[in-house]
Amino acid sequence: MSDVIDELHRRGLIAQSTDEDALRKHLAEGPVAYYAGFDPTAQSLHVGHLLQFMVLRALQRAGHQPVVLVGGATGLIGDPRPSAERQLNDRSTVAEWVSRIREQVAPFLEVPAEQDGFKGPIYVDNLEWTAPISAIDFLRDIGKHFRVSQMLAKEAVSARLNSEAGISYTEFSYQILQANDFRELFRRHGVTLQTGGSDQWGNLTAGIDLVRRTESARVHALSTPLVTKSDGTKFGKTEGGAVWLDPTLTSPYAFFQFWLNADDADARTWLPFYSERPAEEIEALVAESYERPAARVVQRALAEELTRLVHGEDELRQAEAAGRALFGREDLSALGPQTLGAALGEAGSVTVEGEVPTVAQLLQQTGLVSSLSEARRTVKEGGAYLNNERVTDPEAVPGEDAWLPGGWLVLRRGKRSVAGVQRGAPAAS
RNA sequence: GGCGGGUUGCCCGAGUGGCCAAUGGGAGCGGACUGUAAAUCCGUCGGCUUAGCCUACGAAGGUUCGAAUCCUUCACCCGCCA
Repeated sequence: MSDVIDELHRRGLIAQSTDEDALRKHLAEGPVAYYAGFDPTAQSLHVGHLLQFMVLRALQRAGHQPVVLVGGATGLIGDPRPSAERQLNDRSTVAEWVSRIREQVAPFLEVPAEQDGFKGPIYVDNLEWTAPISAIDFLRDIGKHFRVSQMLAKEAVSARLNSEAGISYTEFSYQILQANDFRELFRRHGVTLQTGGSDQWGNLTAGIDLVRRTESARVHALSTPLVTKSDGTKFGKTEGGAVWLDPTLTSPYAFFQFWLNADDADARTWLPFYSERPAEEIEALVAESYERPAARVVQRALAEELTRLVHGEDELRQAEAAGRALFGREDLSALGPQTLGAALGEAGSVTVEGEVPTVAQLLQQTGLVSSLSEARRTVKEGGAYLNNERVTDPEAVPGEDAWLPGGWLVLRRGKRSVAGVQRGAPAAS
């Protein structure tokens, strides 16, 4: 069993850790049960959550026991954000999100049949033990172990106290609930390690303190660094908003393209985070990216590994093929209807029936632009293409000869945004 | 409680009766260069049935031929004094 802490360090996945020597020793002594929590703050997780899975997976490969917590209770309270108070979501909404996220998490820690040394994950929802606690129990059995001065000192809390927004008692209490989760998992499953993002450090240590005080046990925490971009903008956002893991919110094609379009500097820093290749291979890829930047080997590696991990091998193949078809230099009409249809299906498409709309209307209908004015502007700027040929008249209507095999039109805005238009009745839905 | 200042387009921020859909910067978008990168340069950047029209400068009303600009009331924010 190679030292998993070494691997995590090598990959840059450790921002902070409790006594590292002690943790290393603890992990070496045998399988350790460890957990990470995900709060249901949306119907899907997004790329920002992936890093947590990379850590969970590394520990799992090292033979430890993963426990995945979905925060059905904490999601109802809200982890304090630095900026402002969260809007509370309905209980039913949160319950719905819990089940969706629970489903979504499964593939990341699935145990391959041939890898019988791995331990499959245990799934828990903190609502199970949090909901039954009465206010009296909460204050006597849990609250008594927390010092307000320490709670105030946590960065998440102090930042908010010093801000105009202030903080509600509800969000102030969040750290207590998360600390109680750690204690509960320690009791139920012998969990002795919690991992999370660096913004969770205060919550992680709150749990460690509670377990030490009430269970007289020493438990550990590891936090991952914040993933950043070289241009200072937030990681994981595109024009369309967050990059979701749910294929109905962000198509596998868009997900693949997100990584493929990363800039060189970012891709090089991210590769070790997300790639499970051997260290030598990662170094070789990075070296090659300096030699031949145009090949984008690093971006490609990220896109391939992560699309495979999140969406599976089949979707990866299709996303790749779609990219090749749409960005390749081949004549579009040379592509078979199958390839074309699959590629455009991945990229996004609409169906038109009856009278054929103008190019401007099609641009809007496919969502490539948000208004007709923008469509006209785009055409005027020379940024609209029909079947890879620049369009000059926004009011032009695609002629009979424009339709490609399978009744397709390929509409493109700028260099990267592509959408398909299919003629005729919609495919059976 | 008193006095004063503010609220402008995605963000910052000019504009104090017509030349204002509103200077400038940032973000975004497009083009050129490239590698579906970065940087740079150029263009664009409310909507529509686009030589025109509609909606917009905190909200509502008013003055005026004409208001983001003047007046009244309301809401919120910020200073100074108590």
